[in-house]
Amino acid sequence: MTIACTNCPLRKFDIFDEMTQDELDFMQTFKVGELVVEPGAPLLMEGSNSPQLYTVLSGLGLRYKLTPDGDRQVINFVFPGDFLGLQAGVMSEMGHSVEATTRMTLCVFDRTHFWQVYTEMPRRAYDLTWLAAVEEHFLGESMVALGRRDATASVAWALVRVAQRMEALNLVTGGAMAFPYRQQDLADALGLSLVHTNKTLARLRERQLATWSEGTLTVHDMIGLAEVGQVDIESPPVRPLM
Amino acid sequence: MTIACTNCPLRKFDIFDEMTQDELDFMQTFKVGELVVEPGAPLLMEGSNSPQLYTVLSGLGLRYKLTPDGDRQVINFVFPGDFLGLQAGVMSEMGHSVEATTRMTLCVFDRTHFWQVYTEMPRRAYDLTWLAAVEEHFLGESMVALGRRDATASVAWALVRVAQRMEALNLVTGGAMAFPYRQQDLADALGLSLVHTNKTLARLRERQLATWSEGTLTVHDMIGLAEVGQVDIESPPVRPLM
DNA sequence: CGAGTATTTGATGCAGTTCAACGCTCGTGG
DNA sequence: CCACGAGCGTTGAACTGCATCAAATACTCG
Repeated sequence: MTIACTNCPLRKFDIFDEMTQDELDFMQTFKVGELVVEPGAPLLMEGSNSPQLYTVLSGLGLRYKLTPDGDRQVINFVFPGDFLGLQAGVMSEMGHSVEATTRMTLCVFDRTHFWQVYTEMPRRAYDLTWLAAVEEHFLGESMVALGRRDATASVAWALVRVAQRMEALNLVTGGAMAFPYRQQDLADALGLSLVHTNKTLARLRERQLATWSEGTLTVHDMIGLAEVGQVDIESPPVRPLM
Repeated sequence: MTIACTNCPLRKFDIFDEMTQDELDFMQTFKVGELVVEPGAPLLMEGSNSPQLYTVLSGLGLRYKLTPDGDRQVINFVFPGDFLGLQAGVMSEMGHSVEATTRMTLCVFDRTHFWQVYTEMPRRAYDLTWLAAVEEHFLGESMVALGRRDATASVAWALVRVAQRMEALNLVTGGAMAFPYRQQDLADALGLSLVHTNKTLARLRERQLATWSEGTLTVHDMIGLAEVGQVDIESPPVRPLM
């Protein structure tokens, strides 16, 4: 027995748009089921044309691209509420791969009905565009981190963004949150080497800004960290939930 | 007197999706007019909420973000056929600024009718999502260039992508095309310093791969250039024209 | 207990930044 | 008509942030 959209555990968070009963019912007709995957499981592959689209109900993942010579660029971290597979839905090819980092629960939609959203529920179609636009917005910010910030600022930026998103999902307790990635993942996200990422994290720790060890990230001084990372302190925008 | 959508000079290029007469008529009802701007003119500002959306009819521009300390990250180059302002249309804030590099002619749409696209012409709404998704796709690729490639590969990648887009617009003659940006623009797009960009371009020139001087880019050896830049040689995907 | 994975730390080298200077072109004003 | 300055491209030299190499520690798990 799967969760009805009406009872979706994510709906209670302020970060997600309200939905009318009509919209909930409509989404329900799309929902094929739920999928639970183990850490490391591939969800979507770059270049593939997945028949399924997902909304993350719980757990964390990674979006990434591999280069011909084996390097990996992490595009971003995947959080609950994220919608996966939009690129495959609209173009018919993913521009990146997605894999689970922790165990994840996913709400599964059938891609063959994708077009119906546009013909039958314009409001939801608008939301899909919105999601793509937010992603574009975020990647623009990431490009600034990669292209124009030094390692310290870059790492600080990433940690702030993560903390903000976690906060919006109520996953932060007294500055601490589960962040079960490897340092290599962060390094690959910021275009840094593992070694330098490690040393940069150590410096942020010494400066009493943030500590990340054993899968737990603790932000000791959000103001200071945001300053180092040149980030505005603001909660993430309210976003649609598919 | 403005150009009717039916006679839009861009439609003849294979890179753009076919449109039905219905769609053309519909777009026509949106079109407010045409705008001609001079080089350097700002078109959209980061953080602003533009009342207008544009399709580029001719000319070239730049999307970019500025950092608090005055650095600039160029997000990408703007070509004819590009749709500007989608982020402002759907969220209500641009994530980056856009300015004209050459004189540009723009087809102007009124943002207040944006929502009508979703209620009245689902096919076009779908195209909007498509545009946002392609942009996301491209930015993912850019992140690989910034994060995981050295300067030589990065520059080669950018030149190949530019050449491919120019080719699709029939703006290439015997490997040569107008490319009226400054080296600083390319440097800001790739997260490199001006000096190093200059030296990297010089090396690509010596290697007989590509020459860019006096506003003209000439690709001497596309195969070789694509190899250095680790790019697949393929024409850009067919895209919707708004 | 040994193999595999992740974090940490030190040492060395280089790709790319920064600084500085020069040449060219073009527009402007005296 | 020439002088001057601004913008852009080019080149050399010195410096440095980060990558790379190497190795030790700590865990987990079969």
